[in-house]
Amino acid sequence: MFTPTEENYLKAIYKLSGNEKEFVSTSKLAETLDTSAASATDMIQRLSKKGLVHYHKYQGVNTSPSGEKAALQVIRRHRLWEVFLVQKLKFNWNEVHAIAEELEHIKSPQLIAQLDKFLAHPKYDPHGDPIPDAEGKMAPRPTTTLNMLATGDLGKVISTKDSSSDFLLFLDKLNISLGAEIELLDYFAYDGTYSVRINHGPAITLSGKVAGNIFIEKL
Amino acid sequence: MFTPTEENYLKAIYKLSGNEKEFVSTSKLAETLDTSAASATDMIQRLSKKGLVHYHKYQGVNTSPSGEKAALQVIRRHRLWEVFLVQKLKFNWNEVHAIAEELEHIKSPQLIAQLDKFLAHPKYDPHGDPIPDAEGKMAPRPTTTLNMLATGDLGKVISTKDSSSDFLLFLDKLNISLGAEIELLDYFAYDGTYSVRINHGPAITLSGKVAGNIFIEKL
DNA sequence: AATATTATTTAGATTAACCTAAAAATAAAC
DNA sequence: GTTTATTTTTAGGTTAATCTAAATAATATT
Ligand SMILES: [Mn+2]
Ligand SMILES: [Mn+2]
Ligand SMILES: [Mn+2]
Ligand SMILES: [Mn+2]
Repeated sequence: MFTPTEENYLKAIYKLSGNEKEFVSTSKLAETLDTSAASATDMIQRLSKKGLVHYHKYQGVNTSPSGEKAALQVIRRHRLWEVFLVQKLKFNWNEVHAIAEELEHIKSPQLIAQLDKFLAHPKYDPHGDPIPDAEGKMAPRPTTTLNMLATGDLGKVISTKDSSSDFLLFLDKLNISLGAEIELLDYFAYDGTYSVRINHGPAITLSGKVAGNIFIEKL
Repeated sequence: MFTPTEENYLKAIYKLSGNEKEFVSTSKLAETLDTSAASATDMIQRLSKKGLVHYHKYQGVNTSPSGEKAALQVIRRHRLWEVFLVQKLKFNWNEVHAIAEELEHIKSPQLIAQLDKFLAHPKYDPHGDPIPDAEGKMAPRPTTTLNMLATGDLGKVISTKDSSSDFLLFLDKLNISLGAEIELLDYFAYDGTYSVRINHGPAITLSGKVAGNIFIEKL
């Protein structure tokens, strides 16, 4: 149906477009996919001709219904493989993205159906991101990040906004994993840092950048 | 390192070349890979320039040491994935080849190392073919097929020579799986058929073609 | 409002992987 | 040992995906 490159573009456009289905700029897309703006324009026009995206010259792109459907299938495959890699092959959560980036392009529907069954129909991937079902439906992504809590609030880590290897390794060092409870003790407006306690441990300091990349469910 | 297409060619050349490292003709290779002779020539010349094959114009190709090494890695990945698909995802042995044909091109060494561990370091794939180890060493392929037995001999099925989906499904119908014991009762020179008993069941008739595609260990 | 800067698109080229049709080499038949 | 048939290679072309450099449109600055 689609080439791996087309799938990567559709997925990137879908993700960058967000819940509001905003138009995505060529440069943002090119940067995300680590390619030139000229290449991005080229592929956007190709996808547009196939009816997979809405494109307005110089304005941006977003996915059409058929493009969104395709993107969700790729995301489903990607996240199922991530679960497999972590739960079955014992990879750390920071190691799985690059491998899943390749596995996601194997399109056998039976393969994905059997994998889903083998993994007992997981609803979330190792980074807390929801896994679309076979029809493309999935739980909504959370909206509250740690830095949005008020002083004294207690929250539970439910997913990571940034899922770069570096950030995940850093979270490992801080002993922050999915399900960890974090209590926001204090906020220092001076440098934008937060004082928190992780799993009721001692008080530590987190930067605003880190706090903004941890999705929290308020308890 | 290599593109999926290069890997497919190297694997096909290696396999067609056999134990005797015979030279493989362009037409045989093209037929195996379901492509045109012109395309095969094109790729052969490309692989030759990279030192992966020995090529003599109009005579044929076989793998060089570096090409053989690469081919064995692809075969290792292919067969490990086949084991995964059958043992873990519960595919039938006739369904796994096409999927493994894609999975084999994912080159993460850690992925294969972890998969191998997860599968408890299997030595044979679901068709009885030996799995090369990380260094490329593997058990020799068997040489005795069912039609080579003498009347009255008892043998055990250890692998299939043909691993096409059709043939494997046919074996399922006959209740012939790896490990099955087959007793050769009689041979009819008139039409080249064999009378056999499978797992000490009733006498049935097999064609010479079928008998020639079942590798046997004489008991 | 005119100018400068930045973003985006187009133009033109390259590479891998394919194809068909024609040419050349090898093998088979007479 | 010619002639014929088959196999293989070459020639020339296509498509997907990329690039750099140039042109154009949109945005920002004075
Ligand atoms: Mn990908
Ligand atoms: Mn993920
Ligand atoms: Mn393959
Ligand atoms: Mn096999």
